[in-house]
Amino acid sequence: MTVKSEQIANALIRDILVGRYQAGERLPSERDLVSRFDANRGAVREAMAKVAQLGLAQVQPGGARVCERERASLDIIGHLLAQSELPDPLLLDQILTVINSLVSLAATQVLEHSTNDAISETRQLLVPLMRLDISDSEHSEARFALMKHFMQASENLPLQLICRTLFEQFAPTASNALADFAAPDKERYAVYACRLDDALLSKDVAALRRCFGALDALNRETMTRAFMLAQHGQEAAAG
Amino acid sequence: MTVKSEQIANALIRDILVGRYQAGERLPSERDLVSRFDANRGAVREAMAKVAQLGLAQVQPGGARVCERERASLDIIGHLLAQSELPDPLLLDQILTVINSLVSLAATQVLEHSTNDAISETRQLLVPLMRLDISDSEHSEARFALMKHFMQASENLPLQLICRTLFEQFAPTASNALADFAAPDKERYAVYACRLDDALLSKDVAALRRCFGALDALNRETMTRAFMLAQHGQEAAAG
DNA sequence: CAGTCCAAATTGGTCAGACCAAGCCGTAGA
DNA sequence: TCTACGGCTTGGTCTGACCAATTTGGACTG
Repeated sequence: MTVKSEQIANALIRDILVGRYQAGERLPSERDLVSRFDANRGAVREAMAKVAQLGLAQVQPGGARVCERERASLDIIGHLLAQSELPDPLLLDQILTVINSLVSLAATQVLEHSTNDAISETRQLLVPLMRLDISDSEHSEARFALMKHFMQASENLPLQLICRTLFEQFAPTASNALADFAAPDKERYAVYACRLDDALLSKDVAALRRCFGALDALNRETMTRAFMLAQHGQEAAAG
Repeated sequence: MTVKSEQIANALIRDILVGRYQAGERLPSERDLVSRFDANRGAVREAMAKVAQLGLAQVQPGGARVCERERASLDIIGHLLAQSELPDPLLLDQILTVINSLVSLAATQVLEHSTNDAISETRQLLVPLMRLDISDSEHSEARFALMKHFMQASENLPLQLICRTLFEQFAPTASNALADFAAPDKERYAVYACRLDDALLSKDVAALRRCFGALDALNRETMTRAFMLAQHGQEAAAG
């Protein structure tokens, strides 16, 4: 079993995110939580500190108050996705959009500042994506490797932090709930990989961005399809 | 005087960010920190928990180890900016780029999904930016209001969280160290505001994105100029 | 001498009970 | 009715202790 203060924190986070405690409402006092969770006040305090640092509550002498979800930290995304067995498809779609936009930004910066050697190194990563005879898992690995490469090469720390944070929260959901149903359309990916290759070769920033726009749509389609399949699977298992 | 656990946390964060503790190194034990900061172990633990949640350290039974900066939370940006009297200009530039890219994404989504009414409401926010006779502070307020509007209208939670987090960490630096030197080129802003207005009116996504690209460059120029002026002022004060 | 294994010391995680100062609330007084 | 006061609750800190996991160093073995 994991750490107790973490259990308490997760329970509180869940309660807040699920709406059991509305924004502006007062959270139970530390001493109340002590009895509810049968824990020591130190553990409860650490849990409260965690909740507070997530931006979900504001703790002051006199009591802790719940904050609006919009004022929270980016780290709540993972908790939101894990709230139910199947993640919120709208949220997934939004995450994909943001990630893609940021990777596109990174790629643009790489294209504008990199040497030819660095660019040809990047193009190497596109090779596996042009093939149609690799497995689904190899395909996603190749996509992730490409993303990671752009992020690192961008040398933009905020960009790296955001993407890694988003991705780390998105990944567990994707691999647990949806991995079995995510079948990438390798042919279309191959087409876009070729276009990306051309854009890199000719240093055409506009083409690069268009390509990422298309990839965004494709990624989201793939995810949507995987979600619907997973949902049907779940309903079949339940019914 | 602020909370003690927070003081300890900030001191530790600063030490890590400044490189006093290298990545992979072991942090002092909680009991050592107790004597160093003349505090209770509970307070030290809360500080360590905060550092750990920032992703700057990984704490396990046996000891806490420092993590690489790239694996940290987005919330370290504020600490990085506040590290010295004048913020790192490269980091500022990167932050501006990311924010602009995200606002551009938000605006794109708004343009694609909004009704005509909502768009004309957006256009109202452009009016003050087309004027040349408003004060610098009113000008920045108008820019921020526009940004905020796009973010809210996008209804994309991750996007909102990222932008708010970035902005809240960027704002104090901007208003403390640079505000006195930030003189926006209102004429150019007015030109871009007009173009943005046209793009919104004609629902031209490509023009919208071009416009945000130009605004990004302008924002960064403004910030760079403010930074150099602030630097000169600081040197003059010192010498 | 090198490698392995075990036990003691160290470290984080938790617990119990206590005190203080700052906010909260109900009541008494104007 | 409104205000001011006092008690109560609440968070922040402290002391001291125990447990379990890890680390570490030395003893033992090849």
